Amino acid sequence: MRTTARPENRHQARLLRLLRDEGPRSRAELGDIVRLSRSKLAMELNRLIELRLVEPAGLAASRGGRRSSVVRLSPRLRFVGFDIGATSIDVAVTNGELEILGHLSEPCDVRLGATAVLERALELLGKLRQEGLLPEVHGAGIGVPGPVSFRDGMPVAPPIMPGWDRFPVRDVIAQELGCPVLVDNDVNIMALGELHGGVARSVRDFLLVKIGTGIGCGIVVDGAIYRGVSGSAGDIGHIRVDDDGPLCACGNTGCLEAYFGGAALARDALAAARAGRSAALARRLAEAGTVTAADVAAAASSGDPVAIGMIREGGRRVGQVLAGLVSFFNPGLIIIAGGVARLGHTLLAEVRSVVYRRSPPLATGNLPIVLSELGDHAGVIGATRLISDHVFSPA
Amino acid sequence: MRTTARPENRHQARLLRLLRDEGPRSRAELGDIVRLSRSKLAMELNRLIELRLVEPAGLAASRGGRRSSVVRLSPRLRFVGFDIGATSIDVAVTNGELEILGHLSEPCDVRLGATAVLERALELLGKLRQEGLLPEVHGAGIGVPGPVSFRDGMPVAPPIMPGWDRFPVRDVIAQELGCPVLVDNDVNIMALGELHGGVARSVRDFLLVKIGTGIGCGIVVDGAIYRGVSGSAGDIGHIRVDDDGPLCACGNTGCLEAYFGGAALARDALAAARAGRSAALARRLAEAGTVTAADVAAAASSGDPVAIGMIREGGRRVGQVLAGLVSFFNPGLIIIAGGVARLGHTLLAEVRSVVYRRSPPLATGNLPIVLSELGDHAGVIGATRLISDHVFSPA
DNA sequence: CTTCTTTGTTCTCTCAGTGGAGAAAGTTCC
DNA sequence: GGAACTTTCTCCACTGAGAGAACAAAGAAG
Repeated sequence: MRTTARPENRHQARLLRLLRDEGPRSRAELGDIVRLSRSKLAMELNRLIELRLVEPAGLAASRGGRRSSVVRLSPRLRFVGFDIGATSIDVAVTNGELEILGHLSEPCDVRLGATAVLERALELLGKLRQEGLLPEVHGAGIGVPGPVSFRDGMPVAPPIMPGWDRFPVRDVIAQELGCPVLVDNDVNIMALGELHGGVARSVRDFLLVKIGTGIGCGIVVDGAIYRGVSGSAGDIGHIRVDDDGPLCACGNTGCLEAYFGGAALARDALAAARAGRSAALARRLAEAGTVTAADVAAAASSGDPVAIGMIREGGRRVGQVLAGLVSFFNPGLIIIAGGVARLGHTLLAEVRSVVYRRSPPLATGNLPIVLSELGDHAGVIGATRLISDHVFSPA
Repeated sequence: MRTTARPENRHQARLLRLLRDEGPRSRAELGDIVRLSRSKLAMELNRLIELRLVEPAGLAASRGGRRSSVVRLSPRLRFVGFDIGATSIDVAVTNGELEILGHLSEPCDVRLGATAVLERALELLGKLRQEGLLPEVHGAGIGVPGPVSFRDGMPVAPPIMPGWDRFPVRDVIAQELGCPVLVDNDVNIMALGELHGGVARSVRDFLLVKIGTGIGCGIVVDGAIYRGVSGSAGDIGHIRVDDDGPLCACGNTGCLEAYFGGAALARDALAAARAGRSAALARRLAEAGTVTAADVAAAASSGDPVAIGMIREGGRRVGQVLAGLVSFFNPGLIIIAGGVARLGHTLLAEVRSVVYRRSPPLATGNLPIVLSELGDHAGVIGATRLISDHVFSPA
């Protein structure tokens, strides 16, 4: 497969990102935004058309003079986003504007190992390809549920992903697809997703907290992902919330994740079901032989008081940790995402209550705490945003 | 006073910063570093010499050919750093390389209000001026012990500084000195100090934790201060370390500062002295009628077991908070500074022990936790670094 | 003393980018 | 319908940043 076209300079890169984020625009509008002379602008746009990254899209309605000619990103452009979760795979194909054209999702245990999971992900992409969704792949982004060396494009020392440590995910997929590929933590790509097309569109510094099998936090500083010196920034699941709490898989006691991670929720739910404290959970246990975090979510939605109590308690713990992080980081927004976020306002109310009470007024004065807007799509959209930022930059 | 000269473009700014950080250099060396053609370099250097920001400094020894001509920052250049503490004022005058030429320090209660304190600070600067240390002031940086709106150059809602709220510190001092002035939080300028000439010289992302009257944290991301959306980032003194801890001045219970801030230490020391648990502290109480945090420090240095126990306990609490922040932020270095830091290794050992035990291995694998290298000078040097970064940038 | 090396200076060439002068294509008013 | 005005696009000459060659200056090595 031939190597995909890339912008030749910062002006071309800027124009591509503008067309990606704002959609088709007339040459005159572009000129007003990028502040280039009309001659220079025409030159760069014509070059982008030659490169087949951009194409003319007819004439706009007149605004009192000659009709302006509109350009848009080539409609053949495709980006691919993979969101590898602990228990699922999501694959999406987008156009250049990062609008989802096709999306497949299926359960898959990440513990099957890198080779098996990535093969399955590529099979899903193959289905989308058969639907004719992939005329040209210009790049792919991949999110994985654990620490990533972004530079090397591989997981490092992931706690829940046996067989993935230092597996060259980026290079293997790049080889397979013949296009640029980037790999990042799943929480980071969700944050990028919300930054691109979700609640965080106009915020420069914010946090995205994902509560799922694990608990993690994407950190955005000045519109870019902050990864820390060894790529483990945002790993808040093992922050201590209590001295003498339950034992965590990491070996310490009282970790946030040991209170409110997927495993902890399932553990508490099983106890409640066995003790007969919750009729809804006991019924699930009898039916399915076991209860999971998802059952707690379902029971809570249907009004089960014990399940609601568990969500409240968890929200309080998350709020305690976030209160500290708000004092420290003073973000402009906090987004709650992940499976548990479907619980919505019960959880949100508890988190808000603790954070607004425990953090300094200056930091909470203008701090929205909201649910993810993109939901299940945040990850895959963020993955395409990650790679498109890369592809739409000078080579 | 005429307005001070500023570089005219990014090349000149880069050259000035280089001469500031690396000292005098030959034109040939500068050319190698900034990667400009010799003609362009000569043009910019000559312009800087015309502006009296740079001057020739003779010829270097030959390296096998024509001797190269050395340039240096003008030795008449002066920056002023003010470090307003809760209980003290520090003023320093530096040359262009930010080397301290004169330094005065005196106790001063910040609660006297902005006008009185700043007047006193200017009097101290006047003494240094009388010693002939101020041929030309090119800029002044000011650190104050509370939240600052960096953009507006004034404190906002400071908890311990009555009479300072929204007082236009920057503009008042700029008017007085007739030069560019910037105001920032005292912890931020200490972090800049260590970044410029201390332990953090080669680190891009780090934290500086100051333990004094209050407890605060300077956050450096990619070599620049991170201030958060409302300028209150790093305000870690009121992070909760225990549910049922002592009441804090902020109204909550269990704040870090309520355990280990200056007031908390004095409170515990008084209790220990009254109860007769510590002979050293009881003696101080009898002599002076009261005991302070500084007395605890002195008693601990002289081996008093109760005082040492208090330091250990405090170190443990600080370590608990830092463990969470390390998980979240994954810094490359943590610097402990402030009055209590004089306690050195007792405190450090405790903090290290907790952080290394409670944070993920990936984040602590290569994380030095060290004492401030510049000590009392970190603040004033950081203040001059803050303003010199500003002055040595294109107008 | 000649030759080689390093440094500094002068001059010319290249190239990105600007801004003005048409040309094209439309609207509005009489 | 035509004149006058607008808006947009294209062509072209001009400007300024910067590179690089050529030359001059100053010292080292033989």
